[in-house]
Amino acid sequence: MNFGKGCHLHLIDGSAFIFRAYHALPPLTRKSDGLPIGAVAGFCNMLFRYIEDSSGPDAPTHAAVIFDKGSMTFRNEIYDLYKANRDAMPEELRPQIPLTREATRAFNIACEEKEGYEADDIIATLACQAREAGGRVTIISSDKDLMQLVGGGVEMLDAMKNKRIGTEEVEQKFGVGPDRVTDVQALAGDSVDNVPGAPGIGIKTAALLINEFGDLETLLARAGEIKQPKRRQTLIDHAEQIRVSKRLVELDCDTPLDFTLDDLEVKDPDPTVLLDFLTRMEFRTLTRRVADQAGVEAPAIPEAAAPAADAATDLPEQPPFAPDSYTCVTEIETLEAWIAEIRALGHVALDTETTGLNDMTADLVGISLATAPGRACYIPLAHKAEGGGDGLFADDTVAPGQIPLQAALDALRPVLEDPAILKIGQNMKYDAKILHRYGLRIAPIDDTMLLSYAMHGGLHGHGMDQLSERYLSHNPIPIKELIGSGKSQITFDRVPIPEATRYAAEDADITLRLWEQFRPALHRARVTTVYETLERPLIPVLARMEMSGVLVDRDTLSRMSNAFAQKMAGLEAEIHELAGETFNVGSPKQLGEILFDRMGLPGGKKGKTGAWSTPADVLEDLATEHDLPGRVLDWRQLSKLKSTYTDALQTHINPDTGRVHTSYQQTGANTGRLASSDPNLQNIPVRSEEGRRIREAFVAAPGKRLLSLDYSQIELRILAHIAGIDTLKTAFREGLDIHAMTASEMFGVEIEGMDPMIRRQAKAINFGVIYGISGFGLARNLRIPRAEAQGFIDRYFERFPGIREYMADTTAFAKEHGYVQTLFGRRINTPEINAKGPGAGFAKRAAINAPIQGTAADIIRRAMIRMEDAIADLPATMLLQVHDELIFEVDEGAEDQVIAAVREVMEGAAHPAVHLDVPLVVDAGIGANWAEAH
DNA sequence: GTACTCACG
DNA sequence: GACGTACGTGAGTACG
Repeated sequence: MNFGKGCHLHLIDGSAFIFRAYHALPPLTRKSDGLPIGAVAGFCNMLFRYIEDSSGPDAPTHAAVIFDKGSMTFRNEIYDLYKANRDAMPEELRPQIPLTREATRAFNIACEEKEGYEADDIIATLACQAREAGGRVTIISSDKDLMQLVGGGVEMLDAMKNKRIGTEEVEQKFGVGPDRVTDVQALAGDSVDNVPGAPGIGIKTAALLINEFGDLETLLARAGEIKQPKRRQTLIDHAEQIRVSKRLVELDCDTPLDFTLDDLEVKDPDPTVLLDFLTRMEFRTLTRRVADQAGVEAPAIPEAAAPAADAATDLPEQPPFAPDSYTCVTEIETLEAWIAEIRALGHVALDTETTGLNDMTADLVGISLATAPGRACYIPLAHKAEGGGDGLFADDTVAPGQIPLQAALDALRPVLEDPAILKIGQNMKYDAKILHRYGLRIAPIDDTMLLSYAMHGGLHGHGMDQLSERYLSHNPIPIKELIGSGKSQITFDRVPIPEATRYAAEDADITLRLWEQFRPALHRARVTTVYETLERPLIPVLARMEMSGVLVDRDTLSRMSNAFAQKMAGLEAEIHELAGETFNVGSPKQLGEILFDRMGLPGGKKGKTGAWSTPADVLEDLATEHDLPGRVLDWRQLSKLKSTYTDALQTHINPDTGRVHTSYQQTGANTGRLASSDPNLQNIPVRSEEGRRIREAFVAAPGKRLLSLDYSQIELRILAHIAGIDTLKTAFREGLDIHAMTASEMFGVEIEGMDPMIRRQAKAINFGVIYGISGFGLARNLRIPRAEAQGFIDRYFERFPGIREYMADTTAFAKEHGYVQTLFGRRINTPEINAKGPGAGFAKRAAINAPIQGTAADIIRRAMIRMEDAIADLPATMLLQVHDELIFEVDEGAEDQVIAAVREVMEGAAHPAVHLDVPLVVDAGIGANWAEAH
């Protein structure tokens, strides 16, 4: 039926339904897997009741449920703070959103949304169209923002109170008719949507003014005539802000839609489809009611076999580990049977076996799969024949009884690349990179290591052996039993296939069992959002960065290395001369004996092994007494640069790519930071002039340039936000020199012409605060007496009492809950926080630092995850991350464009989940090498 | 394998 | 009142 006169359109505000349902119901979870489902349950109940209620003579001929989509709309372009004070969506609600769309379709009601538009705009557009076509409209919502639409055949219905809202009710609420509602809203503003309005003016006053002057523009034009002086001034001062507010509250009746009213015709639900959905959700009561109504038998919902468990003790009976029960897949037909099983199941645990630990060079040897606890197989693909010997004279013929590698991969490809089949692994970045080299783009993936990290960060490590022991009470077969260790170690392709099967299939089995336990526990630990937004999407980003690698110039390193060696030899001779004997300069023990035992210099301390300790700060103090310690310090610096950087880096240049491919550990740091290894590219020297030159060896490929963009003072900014320090926030907003500002606040000196020494001290305090400051630590850092340092700290806290409160609040929270949190909900467990003894201080400072360092880490993770899309059309590649810095390789000529795009992503990375009170500022540099770019 | 030292944010 | 401390990492070398 074409929409027209006599037709009646119902428009349901879907998002309002969801939030009502979410808040109205306790946190229900689906029995079988613990998925939070309360909002979906409430939503379905509301839809069901709505359908029941809306039958009869006034029944709608057309209906649709309208949803919001995307958190950024055109209103954010008008006013960037629009809805900025909204809390982030609760993490247990997030996974339910797509299910509410599915529910709507299951009820056979049209389900509409549009990226970049609010549901209100779509509702407005449809209501206008229906009105023009001569039909009637009922908007099922009580949202006051929709009241401007009322009139001319458009009504609202508050489904909860079952109350109709017509022109009269709108006038009651706003004191004006629907056509002037936006004028009143523009003046009164709205704290919920963060519409500014005119300060000090509420709905009452606004209505008064509009009724007096007729409309908003007339009012603003004639504001000078208002009698009350304060009110008059407010309107004159804030005219522009009021006009912006008006644009924010006005709904868009011209939303471009790719459907028409005719598409929204009411249809009866198909009982089969609806019941299928409801049983999948395990809604028992609703399933029965729907079945009764349709006159069919209610489908059975299996009683939950596996009550979701928190601890191993609650786990359902698990089959024991039986290594001999695993299948070794040697025929393509057997493999096809496993593939069919995986398809039916929808997920699979998977593990790859390779010839080494380096995923850039190791070759695939076999793949193991698991579909249920105790049910796993191993597919050997590249095992070498037995008895062929090893080492130099190894026999490289392949072992018999293996499916040809390419045939196996071709068979697996449709499963591994199927977006509907979840691939579960432990440290999947490794497996994904290996399979990538064989042309497989494995997705989507879930990772037990990251699940553990999101839940248990700070409690223990997240290696498979550790997790298996802790959560499955099972010690896996050690890899050493198969490949040995040390010099006689062999590669996995030389392990006999039966043994390899026991080991490899067990790994997949363990991974699957861990996943079955961790997945539902994630919701209960309230870290689903952390896992889904900060962990899982980062895997492919890191994988691509690692595979890109960075170009390192071997000749530059080699030349530097030679220069360092020469200088060191000279220093070594001088040191021996000064010492009067030759000894190993690199041995702190021998050096300590010379300095403290033989020469009798003061200040020596012994470590726990009884050997002398000779760290740099002690040698610096001694340098005033004798020439030798200074020479040793110079030697040490060169030795470090040579061994760790100029020499070791060369060995990491990949012969195939000519580039250096680091590996990022996503679970490397408890705070959420990444760690880099093999080689560590997050500690390349920069602080000393000599060390910084190492960065000259990190170069852009011909025709390209390196870009470096880093967050300025991100941790201090976060501290200012979290602790709510207004002075600091203002200083950051005004772009002041924050350390000079601190010094000025503390010591009462002018920022202009400040003694650099004073600023340096303030800077040390600012850093100390982030670390959980102590008099001792600050004293040592600044080399001042402890009492003086304590005096600084006291004065600092006096000036910034909010910081002391933050520290006290954070430790109290940690003591009560056993964890602390970042602004994005990342949890850092603090098991030692209630310990007694020296560990207590450590744990306390770590707890103070973790939310700050962790929030910064979350922010750059968010930036990295969004970066790929942001620069997809630009000739740029993201190569490295160094905690607050990202390095890119860019085609010459595109630098400015890329910087603009990257900066926008980085500076806005906290949005929309968190709205910081301080701006994030990103500095950028360009160069032929990293030294120039930084 | 552990301790020490030092490179980075 | 004493004690021991800056937060988070990875890597190379010496040494038992």
